[in-house]
Amino acid sequence: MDDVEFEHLLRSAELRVTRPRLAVLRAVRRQPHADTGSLLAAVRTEEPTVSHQAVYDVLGALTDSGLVRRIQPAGSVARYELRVGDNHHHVVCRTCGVVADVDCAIGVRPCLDASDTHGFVIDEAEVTYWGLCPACSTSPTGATAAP
Amino acid sequence: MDDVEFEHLLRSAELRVTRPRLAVLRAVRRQPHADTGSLLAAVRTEEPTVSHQAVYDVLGALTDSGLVRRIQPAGSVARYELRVGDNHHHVVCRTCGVVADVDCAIGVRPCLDASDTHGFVIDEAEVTYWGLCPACSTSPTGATAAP
DNA sequence: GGAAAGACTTGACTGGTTCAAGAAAAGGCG
DNA sequence: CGCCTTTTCTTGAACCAGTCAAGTCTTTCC
Repeated sequence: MDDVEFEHLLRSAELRVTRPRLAVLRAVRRQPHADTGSLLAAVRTEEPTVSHQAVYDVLGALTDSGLVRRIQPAGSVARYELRVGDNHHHVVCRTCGVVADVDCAIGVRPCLDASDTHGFVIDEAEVTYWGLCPACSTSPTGATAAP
Repeated sequence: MDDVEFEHLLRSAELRVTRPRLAVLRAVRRQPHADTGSLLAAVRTEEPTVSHQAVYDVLGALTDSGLVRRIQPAGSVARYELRVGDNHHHVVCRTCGVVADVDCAIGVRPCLDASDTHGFVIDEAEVTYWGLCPACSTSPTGATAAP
């Protein structure tokens, strides 16, 4: 997925094509599951003048239009990934907080059929797996500090 | 579940029995899925001198020892419920943020078998359903403001 | 090329949560 | 029962991701 494709993505979402937006998209592609701070740093390596606020605005706009997906495991700040349209979920390491993608074994829309929804109209079932990443499960103290 | 039972719970977790802790447990029982601010207010109706920090400390201690469960849907502050030991999940209203309990139809530990866990050692699968609560799905503007 | 709508910069601010130091009280023991 | 140790609570300040607001710049359309 190159810049031309990102341009098409933005236009198809009726969003203007700007340098900050392209830089954010490249950053999210380069660093899946990164938080806003990391993405800001990544963006500034190519566009040093982009502001803090711009990255928040861009990520908000991209999330609202479905080009990017925001995930936010309990105890973590917001993280972002390029939306690929599939139905995947996430594993989160309890020690270092690292996130990885997981396809659910049960089906395309796992667990969407809750037994009693109390009258709620449900449109999504989000699954988060919790555990230890390979590094933290072998090292007794954990591999790295939580982010 | 009365105060005597709460006392036993605390002692079995090797926690000292204090007025603030009993008040927090009563507040969580009275208001399931309440956030820390609401619980602080609820606690102060019976124990007006309990500090802000004490409620955070108590909720942390109760969560660490498994007497209380902390949930934190994306975009929400931390919420708490009395742990009942079962395997239940939550529906969250996208408009007003209200939370309700849901039993998963698929089984006791739904979706725990992910297809490829990337070497993670998984100990929990958390399911969050997203949608609209009965009030917000009928009212076009939503029933109440998000908390 | 010019106008209008949208996007970005700057700078201040909010609010949930945490940190730190000292005072208070719970529980064990003689 | 009353002392001692440990845990817990109070007080007060600080932190930081995220948001708000006002003004400037840029993209896009004509």
